[in-house]
Amino acid sequence: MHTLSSHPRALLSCVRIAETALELVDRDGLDALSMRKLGAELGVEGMAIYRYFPNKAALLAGVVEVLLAKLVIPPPSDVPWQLVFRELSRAYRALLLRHPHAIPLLAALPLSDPAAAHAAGAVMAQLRAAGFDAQSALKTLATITSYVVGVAQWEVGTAPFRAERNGEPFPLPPGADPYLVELAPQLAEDDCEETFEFGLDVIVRGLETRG
Amino acid sequence: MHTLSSHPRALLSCVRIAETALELVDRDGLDALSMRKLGAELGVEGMAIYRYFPNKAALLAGVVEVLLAKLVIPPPSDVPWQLVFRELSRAYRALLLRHPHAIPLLAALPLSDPAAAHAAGAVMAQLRAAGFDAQSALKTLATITSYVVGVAQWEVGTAPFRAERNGEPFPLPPGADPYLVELAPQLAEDDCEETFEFGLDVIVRGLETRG
DNA sequence: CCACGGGTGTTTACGGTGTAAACTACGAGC
DNA sequence: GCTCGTAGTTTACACCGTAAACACCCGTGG
Repeated sequence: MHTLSSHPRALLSCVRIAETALELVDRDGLDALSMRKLGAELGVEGMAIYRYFPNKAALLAGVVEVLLAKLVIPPPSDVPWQLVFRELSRAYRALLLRHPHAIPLLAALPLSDPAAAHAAGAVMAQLRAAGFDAQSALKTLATITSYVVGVAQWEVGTAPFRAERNGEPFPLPPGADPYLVELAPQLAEDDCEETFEFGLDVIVRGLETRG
Repeated sequence: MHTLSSHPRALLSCVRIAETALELVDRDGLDALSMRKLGAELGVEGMAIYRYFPNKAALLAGVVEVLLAKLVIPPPSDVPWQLVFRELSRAYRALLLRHPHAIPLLAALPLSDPAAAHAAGAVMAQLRAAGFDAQSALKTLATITSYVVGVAQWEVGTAPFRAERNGEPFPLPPGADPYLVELAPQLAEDDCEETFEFGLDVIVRGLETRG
């Protein structure tokens, strides 16, 4: 995200650019985000953005920062950790589903990204306070983020395949695999929320029986 | 993947193109794959590829097909399902780690992709044979693929952050978050294989206590 | 044997991309 | 009022995906 311009006459700012970029991604998809289109959306020439971000990767990192800022991670408390854990997982999932086109940005998130590192640190602080040692806390964090992001990707990826209104027979490609036709009705009926909670239960129970 | 050319004089073929594309992705990364470079690698002009794939998306689907073909999913047997489940998970993980740059291709995989649908069907057949009803089999499949893909992405994404040789203090960016410095030594020590097996155990135990 | 037709790879071209470099315009400080 | 730093513009370049027209070459039918 870099630095904020302290000059009041500036039309642009890192946050405004990144937020508009996110809007554009949400509206038209990740591939549709280009410097020129973003510039146009901001009422400015595309090149102007380079005064605020050195390149597109930095811009995308800025978008990630905007996204992760929407995740409020409470400080450690004496609420049972299972509850906090479930709520954090659901909050992250909700964030991803609110920005489905941005999921790939958050999926490959390296910890060299400061926003990611900060969020990771905050969650680990929660877990450490609940009695997890540092090693387990990290493993647990890796497990749950992997699961949440993975499910969101699956959900979004299979969404066009799911019926618009639940429970329709939905169209199969003509040369469909026999395996697939057997699988098809389940896909139409499948409730993603329920699937997510299923896996979340599994993980929480697994963690409980560990330590 | 489309159709195979039956013409013997053809230099190109769908499989050869897709396999070379995968090599290129493995070597130089996903973004470095362009039609022209791929053509050059094949000793041919880039446009020639369009005789075999209608567009780049189809080419990438071909790469996915090549990748998934490496996954042999055995037919149902009377081996305990937990064992099969673990081995399938490990095999998928191994495939992903062997082609880290291709992970995004497999992460967003919609089931409209025939290769994905076929693999999904084969795994579900395994689970169904082990006594899972169709609905649970699908949920279980979603859970485990989400987890495996997510962990692989985490691992690859944090890899540049991990020390080359295990257990070094490794470089932190100068303005590092206080949360992060606390987290840093764990990151250096973390064993991904162990983390993966940890989550896999959790999931298997969770599934056992369910059904 | 020869002409043909179709499949294979090439050439050219177009609009879009990220971004480097030079440029213009304006607002604040001496 | 001159200067200087900054915001935004303009121009330019290499590269991208891909549409269209083209050249070639081989198996086949006459």
